[in-house]
Amino acid sequence: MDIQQVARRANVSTATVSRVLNKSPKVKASTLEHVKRVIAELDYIPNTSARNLRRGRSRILGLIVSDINNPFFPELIDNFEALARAHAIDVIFSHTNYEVDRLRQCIRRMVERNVDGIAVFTSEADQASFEFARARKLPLVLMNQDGPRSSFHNINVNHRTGAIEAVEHLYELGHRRIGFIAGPGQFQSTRDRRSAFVAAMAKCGLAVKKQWVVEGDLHLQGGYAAMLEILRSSPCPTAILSTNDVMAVGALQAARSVGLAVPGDLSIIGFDNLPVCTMVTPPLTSVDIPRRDIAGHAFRMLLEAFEQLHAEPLATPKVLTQLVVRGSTAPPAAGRRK
Amino acid sequence: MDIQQVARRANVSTATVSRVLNKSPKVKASTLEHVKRVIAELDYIPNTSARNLRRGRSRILGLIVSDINNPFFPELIDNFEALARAHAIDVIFSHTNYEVDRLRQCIRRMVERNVDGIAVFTSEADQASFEFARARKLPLVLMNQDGPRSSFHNINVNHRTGAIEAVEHLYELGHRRIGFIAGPGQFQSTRDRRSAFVAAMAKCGLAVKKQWVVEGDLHLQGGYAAMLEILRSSPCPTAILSTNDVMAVGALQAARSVGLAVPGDLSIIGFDNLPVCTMVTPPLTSVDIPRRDIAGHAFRMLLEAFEQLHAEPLATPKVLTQLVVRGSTAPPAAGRRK
DNA sequence: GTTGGTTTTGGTATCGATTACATTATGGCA
DNA sequence: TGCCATAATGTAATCGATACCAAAACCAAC
Repeated sequence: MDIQQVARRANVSTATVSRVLNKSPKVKASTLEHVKRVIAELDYIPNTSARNLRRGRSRILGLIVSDINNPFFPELIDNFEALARAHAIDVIFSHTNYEVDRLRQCIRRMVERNVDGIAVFTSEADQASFEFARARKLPLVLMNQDGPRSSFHNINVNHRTGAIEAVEHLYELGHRRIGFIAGPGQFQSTRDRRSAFVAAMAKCGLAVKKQWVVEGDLHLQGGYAAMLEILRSSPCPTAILSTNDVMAVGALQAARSVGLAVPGDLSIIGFDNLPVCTMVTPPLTSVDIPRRDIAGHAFRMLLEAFEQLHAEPLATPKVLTQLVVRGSTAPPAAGRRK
Repeated sequence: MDIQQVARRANVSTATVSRVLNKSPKVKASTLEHVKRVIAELDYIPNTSARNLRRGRSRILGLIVSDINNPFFPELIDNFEALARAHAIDVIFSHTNYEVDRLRQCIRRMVERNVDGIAVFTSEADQASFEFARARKLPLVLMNQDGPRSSFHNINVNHRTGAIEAVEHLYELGHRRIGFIAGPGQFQSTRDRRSAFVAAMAKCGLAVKKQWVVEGDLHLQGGYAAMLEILRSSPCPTAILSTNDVMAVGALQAARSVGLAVPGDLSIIGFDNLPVCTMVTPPLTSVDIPRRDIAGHAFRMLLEAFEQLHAEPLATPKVLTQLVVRGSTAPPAAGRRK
């Protein structure tokens, strides 16, 4: 079933059928109708490989994330894909499991597939893989990866605004001793959040104590362990900010395991604002990362890039994070000053 | 950058380069080496559109789920994609948002992309879309969609084994009054779970009371509302089985909101065994659906189908569900008989 | 009934890789 | 050395759709 059969059946040339398929304006209304009917009759679907080969474009975008099991990503993927669908673009999706080698493989495979652009939402980054894409003039959108890679399209997620709101919120509740559960240093995103915390503390005139900043593995266990370690210090912090929600939940469980009430004895704030925030008890106060906006920007940038509306790199969109207050924060036990 | 340039640079014909690319055994070792080096030098990547056009296959599989935001799916997707990667196959991914029309669109788009097969993990199903695929001899794997569609490959997930374990577990703890939070009737999966519950109750010789079976929308709110409604009955059940974990968490919150302790006053069991089970307090006892196995079967079936190892439909694999006991179940308050 | 201009349609080279078939190189042995 | 079988390589048709260019159809005006 190919375009020739349709052409034969409709008594026109393949060129005319092609014009109908591509909604070319210069087809007589009657032929248009007729050809359309034949196409429907035969249930004909054009061969995308042939089309792509000829056109040099694929109408496929690549989407790479670190870890699909991380509940941060589904909403982002969802939104990206919805936009793509609306533009009749397909999405090839892959994840790296936080490994740099896999990122390289992913990009390579997507290049083989002739994708029209790639959005890379990974915490780890690899200059070489990016160069590989650049050499092929393939549009690439990254997240918070400026600096040496600034020639790629970049989406700037400002973790500071949310971190500042979080620390100010705690400060206003009366907290002065605030700890932080950090993430592994090799990830850009966790580094960003750590420095956002430091900046926020500075802004409120609070000191960052080394023994109150402990690294976790981003999973439940890591948060649990980190919390226990922080609680071994003396004096203890009265509030904790966590690099992500999952570890915040771990921290919550750890606090409870040693008999501390949340938020009575300890306030906890997470990062990400995942659905799980409303499922735990107490519901978790968290810094929201606007995933829909991020997906939207990424898609729009790729679309514009490969439609060549802009030869120049687009302006870097800035996305602000924002505190969502729920039940895991309250005045510290000692003095309910506010 | 195409195969001709490589051929020219290596002083061989395109046929030879192609043979090298496809690991054909009849290339002299020295030429093989040489051509490989040139390919590496030029950073040449073959054009997949051309290759697919010629070969008539795409090495792309389609994967359709209802809702990527439903935490049931990520692990399944993850596993499917990992297997695909291992076989150098790409995955185009899409979701239907539970809408039948979108399912049809998804399948159509995937056919246009020349996918070699599609795995459909949706709760809703649409005969017409499936026929569309069948007419093109496109392998399709469905989940629990036998009966009239039995000519497609099907994976049979047995919800009964898990439901029976769940009800028996409650029975042994001493529960006799057991309620059920059902899901919307239009989904195959929720119907399956409901009838599994009924069967399990029968097996234990327990009656299913109408007022203890209430339908929820599969979301947190739905579970919350359904639980409140069930609690309005008198006498109340002492234990609840929920169609999914998310509603079970809603039920947990509802119980707590009216002053009931879980598991002290009310035992709760969910379905799915999502990560969130370990995050809530108390951790949720749940029926595990082996998502890895499902993904594995689906992938294997598609692979075998499109490699034509089997002209005949493959045997329908059966996947058993299993209870995972955690902290949300305990003997009923009245009599701790066990 | 021409002519000239505008629509509409058709013929065909082309995209880049694969592969059947043709051709040339290689090596073993008399 | 010469011949033949076999291994290695090359030539060119092919996959299905697109788009350039040319041809044909159409129409209006003289």
